[in-house]
Amino acid sequence: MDAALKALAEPRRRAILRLVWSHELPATDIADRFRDVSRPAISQHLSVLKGANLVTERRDGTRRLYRANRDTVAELRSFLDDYWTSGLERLRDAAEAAEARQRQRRARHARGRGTRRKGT
Amino acid sequence: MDAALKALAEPRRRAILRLVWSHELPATDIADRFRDVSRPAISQHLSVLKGANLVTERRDGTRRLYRANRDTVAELRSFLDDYWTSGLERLRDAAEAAEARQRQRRARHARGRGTRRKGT
DNA sequence: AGCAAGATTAAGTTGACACTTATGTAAGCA
DNA sequence: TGCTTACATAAGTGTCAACTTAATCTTGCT
Repeated sequence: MDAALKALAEPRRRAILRLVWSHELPATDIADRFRDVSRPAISQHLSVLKGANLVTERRDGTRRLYRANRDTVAELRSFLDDYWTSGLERLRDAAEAAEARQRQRRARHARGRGTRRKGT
Repeated sequence: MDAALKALAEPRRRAILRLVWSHELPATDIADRFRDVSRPAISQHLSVLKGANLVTERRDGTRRLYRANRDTVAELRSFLDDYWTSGLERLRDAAEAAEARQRQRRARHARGRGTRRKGT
């Protein structure tokens, strides 16, 4: 999921993914769509997308046909839905944050003798 | 939207955003949560998040309180829903892709006829 | 005024990454 | 077998971004 998010941060890769969203396409056809970039660049982008499981590759003779893997995008979407509000993780984080604050407060207190801290 | 995606590609920023998801937090408290990274690093991340409209900043005395801007995340989610299937853009892209393919085919054809040159 | 706390900005380093050209590899065909 | 097409990988380069430490700015307090 981390890889998918990172892969989609690149506009060019989003464009590629959209190109192969509704129908599979050979690498050449994809590259032809981007005249301002070399063919290997597209190949590398496709490799990243494949590594993030955002596209699948199928071989047919000398050609390689790419197609979007919609499931991964769906997963990414539900990740964005859940990540921030996921109960357990949020509780754990809150606890850790509180602990870190206390640790910090104690450290300051012990070290600096003249230091004062504000009330809540 | 582009900025938001790019901002969230960084795991640390996702963690920060989750920290301030349900309640605002002063920068120090946020930084204390990440012991392995310096305070300025967190400040810079916060700046990026603010630039992407993913958090809002409120000042209170010397402190700066941050809070997640959930609307932007919601927009990002619907962007992920629509981008690939958006009718007009998809049609436009398909047309351009077809055109590029034809251009390419013509070029190949000409070359095969004996003319050894590409592009205009 | 002068000092301390909270936080950002400045400046510099490093690693990742999007690109380039050049080279390699696999499949189809004369 | 050798050529051509379709594509990937290798190697190198420039840019950007995440981090560091040091310096600055702002506010509150006495």
